[in-house]
Amino acid sequence: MARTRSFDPEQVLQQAMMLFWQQGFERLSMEQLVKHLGVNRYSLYETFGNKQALFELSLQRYIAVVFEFMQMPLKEHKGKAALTAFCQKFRDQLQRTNANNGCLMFNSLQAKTPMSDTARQNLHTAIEKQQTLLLQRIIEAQAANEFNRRFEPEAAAQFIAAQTRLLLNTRRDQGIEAMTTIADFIIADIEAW
Amino acid sequence: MARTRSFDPEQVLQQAMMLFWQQGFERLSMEQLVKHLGVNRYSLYETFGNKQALFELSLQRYIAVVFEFMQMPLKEHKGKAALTAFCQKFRDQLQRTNANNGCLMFNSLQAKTPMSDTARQNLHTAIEKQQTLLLQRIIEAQAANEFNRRFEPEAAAQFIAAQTRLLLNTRRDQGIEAMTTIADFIIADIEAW
DNA sequence: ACCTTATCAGAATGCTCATTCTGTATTACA
DNA sequence: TGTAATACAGAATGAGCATTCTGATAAGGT
Repeated sequence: MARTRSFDPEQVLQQAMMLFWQQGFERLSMEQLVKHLGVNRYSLYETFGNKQALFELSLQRYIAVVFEFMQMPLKEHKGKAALTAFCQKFRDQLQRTNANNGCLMFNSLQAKTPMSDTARQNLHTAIEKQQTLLLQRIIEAQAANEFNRRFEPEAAAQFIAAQTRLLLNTRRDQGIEAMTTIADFIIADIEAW
Repeated sequence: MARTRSFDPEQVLQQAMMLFWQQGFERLSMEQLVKHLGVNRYSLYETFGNKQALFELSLQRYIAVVFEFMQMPLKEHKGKAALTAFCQKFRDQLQRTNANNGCLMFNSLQAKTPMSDTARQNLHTAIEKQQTLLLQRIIEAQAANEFNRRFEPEAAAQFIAAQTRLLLNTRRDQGIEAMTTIADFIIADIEAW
């Protein structure tokens, strides 16, 4: 019947996500999106709605792909092994080239990016799910006497989550060595308990 | 000869700093500045240059007033006492009402706010000065056997500086209790050594 | 080959913003 | 008291942005 789309929406969304990750919602203009995605301006609006909708889809994809990937260790292991593997993964990711953008999720919260209520809800439930996972692993580790029992599990979970946020949000120009050192501190702390 | 200024540039600058601190460079418009400062638009340009110049002056004032104030403990004490007093001060500041804006300096770096080379230079020297102070106090504390000697002083200084940044940059809506708990973790860590 | 429908390129719209301009009001000093 | 210089209020300018429109182009299905 009609002309077929010359681009794959999934691929375009992936690239849009990377651009939003690198530049943030405000800094990234539709001009740049059109230019870098290689897709016609009007086609973008037809396919995704508008800039905010495209951002929210990117955020959703980030949560499903990047954020979930980062906490696989918490699902694959139990107790202290899960915690150290989790921190180790953050430490390793810092060495990668595209890891100097911080976290799209926390960056967007900090920048107060405009978001629909449902998008904001998804964001917070994802964060809470991570917190719950951490909590479970800490409780396991304490039960196995692999983790200092004097700390409240909730506080310790918040502490570790905050540390990972710190690692992600610290820019490379502040010294990548510093960041891996911090990761080592945390790992050493967990190991020491 | 001529009409006198009806406002005090110092007071206006102080208020501008607070506004930039609350909202950031991009979000804060000249419209808002004119409205909240109660000063004529053209008078602002006459007195301070333009928006970026006004921001840089605000940043300079922040460094001189707020940032310096926060590290007084590092200058007034020595060794471990300085470190715990420093962390304690951050912990106390978190309880205050206006402490939920993060740090103007690190927020601006993160948001990639446009800045002249000299402004950026001032920012970095201020940060380095803090780092140096921390380093000196850690070296003293290690010499007095008040601080775990197995840690490299530079790494430990970077660690503590990163923690304070984390405390300041974590928004109140993520739970103030969580943040004070984290501060307590750090203090307990230093105390334990 | 033809028609339907989608894509495309670029111009047009309307908004917000920083900055500048214009004319008026005000005040210190001679 | 008059005058020169400055503050002031509000309009005007021009750039950048998201979004929409227009007319042309392209490709499937019949």
